[in-house]
Amino acid sequence: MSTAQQVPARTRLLQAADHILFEDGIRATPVDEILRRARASPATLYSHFGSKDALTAEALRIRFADWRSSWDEQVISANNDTERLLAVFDALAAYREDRQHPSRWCAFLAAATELMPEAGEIRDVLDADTALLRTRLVHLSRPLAADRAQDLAEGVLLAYDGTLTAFLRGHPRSPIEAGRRLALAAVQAYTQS
Amino acid sequence: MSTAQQVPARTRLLQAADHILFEDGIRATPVDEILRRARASPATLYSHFGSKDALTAEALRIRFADWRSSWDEQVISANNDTERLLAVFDALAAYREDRQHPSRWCAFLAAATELMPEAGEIRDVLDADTALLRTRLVHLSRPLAADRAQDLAEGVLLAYDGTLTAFLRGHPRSPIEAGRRLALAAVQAYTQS
DNA sequence: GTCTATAAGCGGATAGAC
DNA sequence: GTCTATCCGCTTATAGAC
Repeated sequence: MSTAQQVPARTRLLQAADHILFEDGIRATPVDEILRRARASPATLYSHFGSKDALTAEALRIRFADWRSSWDEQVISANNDTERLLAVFDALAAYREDRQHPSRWCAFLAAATELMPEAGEIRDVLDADTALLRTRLVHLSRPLAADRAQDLAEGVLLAYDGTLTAFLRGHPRSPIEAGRRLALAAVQAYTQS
Repeated sequence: MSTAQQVPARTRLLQAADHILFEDGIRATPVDEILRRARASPATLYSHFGSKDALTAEALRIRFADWRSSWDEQVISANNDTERLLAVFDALAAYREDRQHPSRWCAFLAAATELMPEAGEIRDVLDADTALLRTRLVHLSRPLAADRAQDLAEGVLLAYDGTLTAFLRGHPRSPIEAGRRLALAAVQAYTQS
């Protein structure tokens, strides 16, 4: 059937971790479950990564890169300033459609609340995510609300975070659409008059 | 100095649990830390509550009742329809000022993501919180946007959840003010025109 | 009788040895 | 890859203080 390693163990571990940790809970998921899914042994995991935390951090870094690309694409294919700003919601929809990265709500925020890292590589990914959102939303807000771009960006970020949290809460039923509508209201408030 | 129990052990345990669990993390906090802070013994905790989960659930129920009262007060003291709808943000500010219930972001949402309860008394508190928010926001939206009250309420809920999540993310700096502004934008979008 | 202090059982999870 | 050591967290048991 398959020789030694069609897919290297390191990759299998990362995929398994990504799949389980952010869907079932980081602390709730024992290493054994990741090992079983990856069909790998503890030795392999610990020689490649050193710890469950380090594996988690690497999985988060991959997510971050993929999420950024997904957002890139949606911004590029948007065709006016408002759509470019709201593209973050389309990116979220596309990212969640993609069954490669399932998650209950948001891997980065889940790591923040479950692990509460004050420093270290996990904290770094969270900060990178926040920094990306902040700078990019401000940048995309500028054409719409020059001097109030900061405020508009903050509004869109809150709408985005509210959308993610809605998945956790289970309400409203269509979080992304609701979030997009809310962000659009912010655009209107900061552009007209 | 102090006789037997100035404050009963059961109360001390609940206060300690409330103080630590939602500030430092539910799963991250060992029972021993609650016991130390409450200056209680394991036997006392387990005779009163039966488990860490049951203690957590009771602490959440108390939070829920206090949060609801806080919101009640702010709605009552508001003096027009818009202020009544946005009172949820004033309630949040007041609740967080009150040092009695410290929390990193939101006790209910933290329980949701850390414990992922599919059923049971913890799930019930989370659902009660969501139901309270949903029904009350719809009710308060009706005077402002009769037929679109549902949509407006959804927007305010997302702004509220975004505000809570902003505490977790550490951005923006003043989440409550930003959330209030965003909710106001939703009000404007659903009332004018 | 209620509570505290101490300690031990027990399962589970991480980590490392072979 | 199997197996094992170690640790940690929840829970229960014991003994004693007020």
